[in-house]
Amino acid sequence: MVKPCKSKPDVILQAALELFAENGFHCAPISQLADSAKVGVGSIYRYFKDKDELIHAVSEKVEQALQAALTENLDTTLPDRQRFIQLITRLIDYLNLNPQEFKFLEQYYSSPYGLDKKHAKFLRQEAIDELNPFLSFFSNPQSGTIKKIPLPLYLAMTFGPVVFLLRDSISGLVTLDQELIKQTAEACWDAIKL
Amino acid sequence: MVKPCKSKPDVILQAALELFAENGFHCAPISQLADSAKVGVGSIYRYFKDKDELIHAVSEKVEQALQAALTENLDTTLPDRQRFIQLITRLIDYLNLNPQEFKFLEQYYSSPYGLDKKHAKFLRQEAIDELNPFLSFFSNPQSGTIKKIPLPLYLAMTFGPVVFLLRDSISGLVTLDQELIKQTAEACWDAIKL
DNA sequence: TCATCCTGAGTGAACGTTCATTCCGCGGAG
DNA sequence: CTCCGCGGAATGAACGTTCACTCAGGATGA
Repeated sequence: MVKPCKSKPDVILQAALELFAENGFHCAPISQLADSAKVGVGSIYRYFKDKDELIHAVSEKVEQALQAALTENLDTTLPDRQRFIQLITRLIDYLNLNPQEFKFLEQYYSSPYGLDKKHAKFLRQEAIDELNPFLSFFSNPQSGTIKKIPLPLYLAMTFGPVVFLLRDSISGLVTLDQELIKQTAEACWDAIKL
Repeated sequence: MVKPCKSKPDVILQAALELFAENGFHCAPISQLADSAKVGVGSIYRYFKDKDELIHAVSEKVEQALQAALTENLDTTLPDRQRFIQLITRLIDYLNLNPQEFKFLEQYYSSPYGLDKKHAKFLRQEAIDELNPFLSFFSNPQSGTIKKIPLPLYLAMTFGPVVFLLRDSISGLVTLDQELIKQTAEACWDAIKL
């Protein structure tokens, strides 16, 4: 092996992310994936049992990267407002700079693949990993700075607008500059602050 | 004809809405659709050129019904806050009571079908019909009641949370009772009010 | 009134295509 | 030579779409 610059499974995962994000799961045939990964069809099945397993593997990788981006070097000493705005800003920045990741995750979570996973985690009372920084924020606010509303509503008021805006940004209907990101983060804060 | 209770195309459209909402476009074969509509496969192709046209036809029908539900008997004399909360509440109520419509629309707008349509309308500077009541609200606020932010951000702060919450409600992760709906509408208002 | 023809809505078996998956043979490393 | 990682033709299932056919019911003519 002369070129272990990237392991074969990683090349496949990367190409899969790109194809799935651009074309959707159903319009990304394995044959085409093999082409763009410069790999034989058979090799894909050497590393992944079937297409479903491949999709789940991509989601693992993407979720890990997102969680890392959200967690790294967080300033946890800030007052609630700044802490929250820091989080939202990071989330938007990361997903806006990595549109493929965003498109993949959106598709994943609105397909049976992701819905099942979400449901399973919910039943086992586990948190969805990449939400962790947000979950710990909502469960440990400084007293008297945010409304008393159910957790799902916190999530809706933060992720909902972000997802909506990112969609428009990615399809070119909006330019998501720093000013707009700031306005968004502040609007989210206004929605949940006391 | 003894039972013109429902015209054939309407029966097909209704069955299509149900199947598409439950299974997704890609897992709703025409053959199964024909079965559940109690109609021969060929008949579907008598009324709709192909599957794509059928999908668009379903969306037309669903969008019309939604717009009607949002527009009927609106009290337009209320002050901004109440007017806005009235709108949001209606939107949530309607979609929560008609989960198939919601699931269909969500899928439609995140598929090439709906994205193309949205893009086309945007380029022609047309409004998306079912948003009309909201658009006219945002463009004619009483002076000094809502923030000066770009239109897409208004939309993100209203539709984003609603969509997010409805998803959770429909998949059974949240119970969307009147109290929660009220909290949501108010949080959305807080996000955009001055 | 009755017999006959005509029309077109309705049907579903058959077709061609696409796709996930399998599997056999190649070729380089040890 | 023997493995083993690899490629890609082969396979069969599933799907959208077509089209030759049926048949109920209206129109026509006697």
